[in-house]
Amino acid sequence: MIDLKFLRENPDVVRASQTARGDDPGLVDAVLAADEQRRTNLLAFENLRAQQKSMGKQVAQAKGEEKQALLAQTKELAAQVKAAQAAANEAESTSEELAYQIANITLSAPPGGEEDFVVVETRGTPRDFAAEGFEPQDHVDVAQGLKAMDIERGAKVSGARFIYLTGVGAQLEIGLQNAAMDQAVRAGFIPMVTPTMVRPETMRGTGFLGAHSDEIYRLERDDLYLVGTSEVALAGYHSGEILDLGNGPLRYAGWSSCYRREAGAAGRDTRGAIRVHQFNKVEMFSYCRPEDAEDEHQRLLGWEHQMLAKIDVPYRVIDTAAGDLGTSAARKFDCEAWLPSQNRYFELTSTSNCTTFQARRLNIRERTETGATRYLATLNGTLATSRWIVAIIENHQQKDGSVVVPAGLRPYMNGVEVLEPVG
RNA sequence: GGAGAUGUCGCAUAGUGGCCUAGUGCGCCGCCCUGCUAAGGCGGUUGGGGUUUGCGCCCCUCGAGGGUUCGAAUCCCUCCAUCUCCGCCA
Repeated sequence: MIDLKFLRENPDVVRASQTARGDDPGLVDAVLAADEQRRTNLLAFENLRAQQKSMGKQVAQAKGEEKQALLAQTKELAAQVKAAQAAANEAESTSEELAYQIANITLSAPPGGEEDFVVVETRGTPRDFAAEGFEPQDHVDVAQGLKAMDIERGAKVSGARFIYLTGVGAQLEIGLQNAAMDQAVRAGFIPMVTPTMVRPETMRGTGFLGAHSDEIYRLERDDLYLVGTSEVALAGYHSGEILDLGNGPLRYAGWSSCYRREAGAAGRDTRGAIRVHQFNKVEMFSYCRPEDAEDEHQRLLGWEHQMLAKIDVPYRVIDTAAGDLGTSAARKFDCEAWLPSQNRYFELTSTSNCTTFQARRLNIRERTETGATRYLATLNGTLATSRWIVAIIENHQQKDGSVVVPAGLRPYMNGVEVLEPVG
């Protein structure tokens, strides 16, 4: 939810943000007009209501004929109050509906769309497979040799884009997620296993029911949504609450399965485990003071670096362009790993600074020193997902079809150093 | 899934149609009293919106949303949550 007061005072800033995102800047004026109408209607209602209250007192004290006369008058007033209230309610929901369509104001994100990201840094260099004397296989072929994934049976049981992780694949998955959880706990995060189905208001509050709502599974019969990330459950966790951030940011590490319809991804990453409907993820989530949000964003990115170091793959960090930001994000950094079989980078982590946008929608505040309340900032960042296995397998594959387990993961793989092909 | 009970301003409670502008106790904050401490006294203490230079004033908020009524914490409906019992079941 956009800050309406900010919008009234700085409409140009919001228009510029809308334009940068490729959204309609005219929406700003529609919201302003609707808000003005809302205020007018509310004032009218409040005045009538005050009259009604004072007349009510007279009625209560009056007797006999005098009371009958007052009753007649006040009946008429009651009808007006009712009409005014209906008008006020309608204006409120209209203005809210419009205001909900405005995405968060971008925060020094690069201009442009999906292709206009800025590379912040690159870590590690892709292996020279030619020098090693072999062509890298893609992760599906390597995984099949290891019997680490069963893609055909995934499709048989659940359909396209569902896979089984089997044997060492399953172990790698659990080990990776454990490594991420361990790191998070050691960094002071509160570990959480969160619900994966949430109510509409929670899904709406986190900003996922906007433009990209067709990415989300909905259980119509129960009016619940399947989450695409535990961010949803972690943001909703403190909805409607006033938090104490006196001891610094409140940080949670959520582990959950995540579900995505991949509706807009027809034909993209159809092979293997890169883009599937269901995966697991450890997600960092932070509630912090607005003035601390940009620093916190860098800290989250730092923890992602720390975790990525454990799997020892080449990757780069990109600063996502405004047009490619999610509704709630003011700025987003993705870490993308090198994918040898396709000679490209693909996303492993994503950290977003949502400033006070989610907190407004979910009504999450903190108390200031003066005793007043104010909205706080929320941020999130990936610590590990099932997709990382693709990067591990492809980057650490050997000529003989085995895969070297990166040193950082061995403690979570019973010390195993190499995954050998299974005959 | 069935039956019943409950939901009040941090906590506990009072409140069955108008004097509720939601009382009281605890906790908390300020002040007073006081060698010190305890006890005591006075005032304040849900949150949001509007208005005013300011003091203040107005509206909304009794789990949420509707309805009845001139008037709702109170009556009715729907939803949500909690508890008890029954049924079913990893």
